Amino acid sequence: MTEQTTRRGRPGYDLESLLAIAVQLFNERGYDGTSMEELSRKLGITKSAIYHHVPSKQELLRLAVDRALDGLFAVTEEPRSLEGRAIDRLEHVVRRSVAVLVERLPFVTLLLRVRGNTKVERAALARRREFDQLVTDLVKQAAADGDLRSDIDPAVTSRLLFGMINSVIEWYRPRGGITPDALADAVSTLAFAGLRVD
Amino acid sequence: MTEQTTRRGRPGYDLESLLAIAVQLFNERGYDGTSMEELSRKLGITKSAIYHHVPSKQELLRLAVDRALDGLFAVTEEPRSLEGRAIDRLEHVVRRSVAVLVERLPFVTLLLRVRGNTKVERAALARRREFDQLVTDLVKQAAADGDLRSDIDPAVTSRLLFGMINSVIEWYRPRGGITPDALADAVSTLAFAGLRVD
DNA sequence: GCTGGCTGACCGACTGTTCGGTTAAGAATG
DNA sequence: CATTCTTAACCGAACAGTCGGTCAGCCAGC
Repeated sequence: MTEQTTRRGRPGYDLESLLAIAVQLFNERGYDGTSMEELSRKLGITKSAIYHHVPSKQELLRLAVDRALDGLFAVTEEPRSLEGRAIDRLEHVVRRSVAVLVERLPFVTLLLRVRGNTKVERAALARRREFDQLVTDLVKQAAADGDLRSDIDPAVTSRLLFGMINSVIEWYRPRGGITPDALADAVSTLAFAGLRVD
Repeated sequence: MTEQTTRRGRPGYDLESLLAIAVQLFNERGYDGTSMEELSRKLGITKSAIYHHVPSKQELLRLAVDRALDGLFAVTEEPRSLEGRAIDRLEHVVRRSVAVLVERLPFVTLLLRVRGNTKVERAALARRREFDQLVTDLVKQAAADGDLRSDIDPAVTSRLLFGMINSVIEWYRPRGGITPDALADAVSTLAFAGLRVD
């Protein structure tokens, strides 16, 4: 897909392919730091042609963050997230969240960088807070069961734990030398067993 | 400090007080999502008055991120970061990084959200990579000493560990119920000893 | 021929910054 | 204490460029 000027012809974008490139650019330059002109250059079509596919820049953002959030919420609805001892459910949610993060990397990346300047962004943040709450509840339950150390507040635990998971967006690359499974293992091991050997 | 319109009189900003408010707003709305007009309204002075204090919007950013980076690099130069067994040095760097993060929260927050669109941003990212490299080297040394578990790649360890530390910017609040020391404890404990009780 | 994907010209609003001018506030003076 | 001076902090107007978006028309591809 070469960037060209003053061209005629149809690259043949659909919403999906256009969205993918938009999200990539939003992640590179920031949503607010990316103009539609810039996106059009990347796409090799004019700015106005973008509006054939989507009604607004915000709609691109909304589509992307919803995709990320849908993936994360789906994790919390899996049977192994719902049944069994809380610590096991928590481990499952951790592993599966890493998997979703990896699988929907561009979308989750964009989601995690949302600020809250517009309605779309604030809606995404609200939905994110819901997810965070589900996870925190699970951590609290595992702590109440006596399966998590009690010297760290469960709310802090939850935040640090998911902070670590979310930080993966900053460096994980699909061909970067670690498989999604190995990554999920590393996260889970670090979190539950710690780094030190005694 | 009230936002007002069409006012005369001198709120009496200096660079420091102006920078503090700018950084706060940059963190709320994103650097690119914050206009100088908006900043001027928050300050209660005109947009052009800002330029008495700083030559450009980018300079505000540069001042802020340098402050964050200076703090972090200072940690790596402390005696306890330089002398002794690698695992102990690592723990010290971890605890002190948390402390710097908390102490310089607005500046570090802004730093961690830099994208790379401008020279200032790219310089900050380059410096950040230097810091990351120092930390990764330390992790590798501790692993080579046999003090860190060997089933997680040291580079991955380093990233997850500092990913977790850096995630604190997203939720830590100075009056939020956890002291900097308790936070450093929590991070260190989670990282080195893990969450599970056996 | 038809449809929908695209273009170029355009819009109003906003962006970061400049520049000549004003003035608030503090210091100095009698 | 009142007045004058000084200067840094501020103002308003303006600038060139950019922003997201609109719309009538063209045309690629089936």
